[in-house]
Amino acid sequence: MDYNFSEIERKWQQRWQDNETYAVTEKADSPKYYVLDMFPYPSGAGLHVGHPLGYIASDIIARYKRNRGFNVLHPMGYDSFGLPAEQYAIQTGQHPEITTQTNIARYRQQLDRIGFAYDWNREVRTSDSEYYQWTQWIFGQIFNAWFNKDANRAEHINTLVERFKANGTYGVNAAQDANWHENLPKEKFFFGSHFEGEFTATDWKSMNDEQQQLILMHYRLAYLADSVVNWCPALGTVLANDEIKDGVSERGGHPVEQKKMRQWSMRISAYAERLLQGLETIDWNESIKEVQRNWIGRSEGASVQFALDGHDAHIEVFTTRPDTIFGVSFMTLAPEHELVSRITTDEYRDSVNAYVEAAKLKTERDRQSEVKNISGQFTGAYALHPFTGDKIPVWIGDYVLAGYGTGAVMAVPCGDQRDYDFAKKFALPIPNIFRDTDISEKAEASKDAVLAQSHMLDGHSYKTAMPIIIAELEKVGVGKGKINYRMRDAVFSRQRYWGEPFPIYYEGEIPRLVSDDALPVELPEVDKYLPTESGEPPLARANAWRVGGHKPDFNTMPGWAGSSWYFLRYMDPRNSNAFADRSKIDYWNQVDLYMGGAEHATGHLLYSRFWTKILFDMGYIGFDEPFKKMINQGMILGRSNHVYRIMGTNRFVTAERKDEFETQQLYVDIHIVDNDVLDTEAFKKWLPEYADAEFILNEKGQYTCTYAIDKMSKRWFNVDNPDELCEKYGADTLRLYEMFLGPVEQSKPWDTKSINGVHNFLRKLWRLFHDHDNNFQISDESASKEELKTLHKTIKKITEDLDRYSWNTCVSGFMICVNELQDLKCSKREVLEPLLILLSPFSPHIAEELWEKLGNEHSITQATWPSFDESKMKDDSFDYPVSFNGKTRYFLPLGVELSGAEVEAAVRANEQTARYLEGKEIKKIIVVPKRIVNVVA
RNA sequence: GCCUAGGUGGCGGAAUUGGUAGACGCGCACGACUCAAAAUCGUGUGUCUUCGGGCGUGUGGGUUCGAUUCCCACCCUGGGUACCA
Repeated sequence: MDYNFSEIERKWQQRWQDNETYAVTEKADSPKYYVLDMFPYPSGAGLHVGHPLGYIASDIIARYKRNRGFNVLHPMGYDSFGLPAEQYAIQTGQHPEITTQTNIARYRQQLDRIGFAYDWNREVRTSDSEYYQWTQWIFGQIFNAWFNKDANRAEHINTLVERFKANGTYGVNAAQDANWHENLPKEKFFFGSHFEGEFTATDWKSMNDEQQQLILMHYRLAYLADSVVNWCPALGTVLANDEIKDGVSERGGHPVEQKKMRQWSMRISAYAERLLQGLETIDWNESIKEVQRNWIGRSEGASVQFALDGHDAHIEVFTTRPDTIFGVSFMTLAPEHELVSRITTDEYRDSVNAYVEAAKLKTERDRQSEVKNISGQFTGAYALHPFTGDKIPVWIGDYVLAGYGTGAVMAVPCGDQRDYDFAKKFALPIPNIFRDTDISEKAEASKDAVLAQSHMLDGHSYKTAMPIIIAELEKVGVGKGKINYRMRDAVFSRQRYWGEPFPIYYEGEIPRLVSDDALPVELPEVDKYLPTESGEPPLARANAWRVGGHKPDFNTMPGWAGSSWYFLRYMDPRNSNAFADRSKIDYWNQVDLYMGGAEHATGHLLYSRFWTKILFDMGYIGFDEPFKKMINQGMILGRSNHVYRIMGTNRFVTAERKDEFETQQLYVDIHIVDNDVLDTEAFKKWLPEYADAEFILNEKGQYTCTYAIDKMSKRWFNVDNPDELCEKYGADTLRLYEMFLGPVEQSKPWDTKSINGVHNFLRKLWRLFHDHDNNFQISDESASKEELKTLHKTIKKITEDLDRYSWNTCVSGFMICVNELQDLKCSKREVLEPLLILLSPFSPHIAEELWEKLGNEHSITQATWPSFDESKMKDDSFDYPVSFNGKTRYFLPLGVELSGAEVEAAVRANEQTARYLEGKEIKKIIVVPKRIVNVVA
C-alpha cells in the first residue's frame, strides 16, 4: 500500500502522547486563544459520526491558531453525573461510578483515534469529588449572596446583615419573591398582621439566630423555599422548566404534575435584565439569542390593583395594555390563585372547588391540548374598577397561568382574543372602547386602534395613552408602570442519587453551609439507588450519613450545576486551594470559540451565563459572559435504506417494481447496501428471518433499495461509527470528510459512499511526495511561477476561509491545489512544505509524517503558518468576459495593467463586438477591471 | 400564530463587496491499462435545441448596464416557541 494510514496514525498518536505535544501552560508573552467543545455525557452507546463533527471543527481552529502563534487552550472532559448511569444502577445494582468509568474509557478510546489536539492533562469529570468540591463551593458563594437591585449586582450576604443592623430594611432594594413576607412562619415572629416585610434595626437585633436565618433565606440567591414545582412521579424528582418539553419530561417523556414542595432554588430571575442585555455583547447565532430572549420574556406594561368588593384585599394584575383598562368587564384568576378560596361565595363554593380540583388533575399537556376548550367558573365575588368603581365579576379559568405575572388578568374582551372567546362562551359583556371599530366577530388587538369611552384616554392610541394611564394609576395609587419577566427562578434540587450532594447540614430546621475546609461533601454509599419507601430521595438510604455531625440534605444538584462552570476549571484543573487561580483565570479569560449543539439554549447556556455573572459580581473572575463566540454544529442525519417485502411472503421486490405488488417497507442495514444496491447474499445472512428470502430483481439483475434521510438511530440500522471509518479510511480521511460534508452549522445527511473522494485526495497528496515505487522523492529546485501561484492562492484561500469558519470550502481548496500541482508534476519542497502546514490542522497525521520525511525535527504543530504574497498570485493577462446587455458572448484576454479606458478601446476594436451588436449602437460600455466588460446597446 | 434558518444539477454543496451561476466531491457515461475484475488514470456530464442559440438559483414583481446576492409580496421546508395577559 502506498499511503499506509493505519501505521502513520498509530505512530503519531503514540508520539503525541509520549511527547505531550498538546500540553499547554500560561505564557505571558504570547496571546491566548481558548477553544472549547461542549463536554459530552459519556453514554453507553459510544460516539457515532455525528458527535465528532463539532470536535473536529474546533480542533482544526485550535491547531490553526497554534500555528498562527497563539497559546491555545483546548481541553476536554466529561459531564459525568446524570440519569442514564443511575437508571442502569437501579436496574442492575451496579454503582453508577463503574458504568461511568467504563463509558468514559470507551469515549476516550474513540476520541483518541480521531487524533484530537486536546491537553488531556486538563481533563475534568463533574462526578469526581475533587471537581464537585468546587461546584459545592460555588453553591456556597451563591447561598451567601443577595441581589442588590440598586447596584444591579449580587453582593455578599454580610453586606445585607450590616445594613439590617444599621437601618433595618430601610433603603434595601433586594431581588425577592413578591409577598415573600407572607411565607414567613408567623408563629415564630412578633410581627403583626400589618407586616409587609419591613423592619427596623432594633427589630433585627432583637431577633434570635433562627429568626434572622429565616429572614435571610428570603434574600439569598440560592434559597430553600416551598414552591410549586414540576414533579415527575416516574422519575421520582422535580424538574426545572427547561427540562420539560410539551408538558412531559424531556428525558423519558413522562407526565409532570404541579406540586408544592420544599426545594432549593436559584434566584436567576434577579439577573433577567442582565442576561438579556448581555446577549448584545456576544457573538452567538441569532436564533439561540432569540430563544433566550423569549425564555427571559421581558414585557413592558403596568401592575394594577383591583380592590375586592366586601373584602380587605385586592387582586393585583400585570397587563401590557393598561390603556385598555376602561374595557375591563370581568377578571380571571388562575385556579391555583391564593385568593380563590377566600373570595368564593357560599353559593359558588362547590362548583369552584370542583373546578379547582379538576384543574389540579390536569397535566400541563392536558391544559395545552385543550386550548380550544374554554373553561371557567364564576366565584361569586366582585372587584371594583379603580377608576369607575364599577363592579366587575371575578372568574377563575385555567387559561390563566399561575406561573406568569401575578396569576390574574384583567379581562378586556374587546381587545384580547382569549378574553373575547371567554366572554362569548359565558355571555359576559363586551364593551367596545375603540373608535370606529367593529368587534362583532373578533377582538381588536392592534396597538394603532384609537380609544373611546376611556375618559382621559379618548382619542389616544397605545403609544400616547400609555404614559397617561401609568401616571394616572400612580396618582390614584392603584398601580404603576412595570416590566415583567416570564423567566422564573430555577429549581435546584433533584431527588436523585447520581449528582452533587449539597454542602448543607441542618440544625433543626435551619440549613447551614458546610465550611470550606470540610468540602467536599462526598456522595455516600447506599444499598439501592431508589427513593426510600417513605418517598425520600435515595441519599436518605445512607442511614448513618452525617455532615459535621448533623443531618445532611438528601437532595442532589441538577445536571447543569457541574456544567455551569467547567470552562473555568480547565484553566487550573488540579488546584486544591481554589476553583481556579485568579491569575490563570485572568490569563485565559473568556472562551474565544465555543462549539456545541443548539439544544442547550435554555439550559446549560443560560445557567452558565448566570453563574458567570454571579462569580463576576462576587469578584472571583474578571468577565461576566463566559462564551464570547459560539458556533452550533448541525445534526448529521443518517441515510437509511428500505427494501420491499411482498405482503404475507418472504419475497422482496426491487424498488423499480414495487408498485406492481402490495408491499411492506422495511429498513435494512446500510452496511449491506452499496450505492442503493442490496447485497442479497449478505441480506439473507443478516437476520435469521430473511435466511430463505427470495428476490425479484431489476433488468440489470440487481436489487435496488429506496432511501430516506432520518435521524441516526439503531432502529433504522443507519448508524455509522467513527471507529469503523478510522479503520477503513483513517482518521485523517474521516476528519477531512466530516468537514467536506457542508457548512458545519447546517444539518446534513451522512453518506459514507462519498468518503472515497477525500480519501483519494490524501492518496494524491501522498503521491506528490513519492515516486511510482513509493520511494520518498522531493526536489529542492526552486518553484516555477505557476507552482508559486497555486501555493499562494491556496494559502490565501485556507487562511481567509478559516478566519470565517468555512471549513468545507477549505477542503475543496486543498483538492484544487493538489490537482493543479499534480498537473504541474510538482514535487518541490518550496511548495509542498508550506502546503503541509496548511493541511496539518485538518489531517494532522499525514502532515506530521510527510513533514518528518522532509527532514523536520520538530512537530508540525510548532511550525509557523505561511503567509501569502499577492504579487506571486498575479496573472499577466485576464480573460475578460465580454457581455452584451448582461449576456456573456465572448472572452478577450487583455493585460491586467490596462486601464478601464484601454479595455473599452480594445473591446470596441474587436471584430466580434460588431457581430454581437447586430447593427445596434453602443450606448455605454461598463468596465470593471479584472472582472467583466458589459456592452450596453 | 410568532421567532429563526434555509430553498441553486441525479446527490452533498460553491459563488466572501451586486460582476463569467453550478467550484470541489459523489454518482453516472465513455475510453485507457488488464486474460478478466478491482484499483488507478483520462474525457464528458444543468437543461432544451432546428447547433444559430434559447432557458435556467422556490414563485411573482421591482431597483440596476448587470441580481443566487439588494427591495416588496407570496409559497414551501427544517429548527424553536406559544392560552405570556
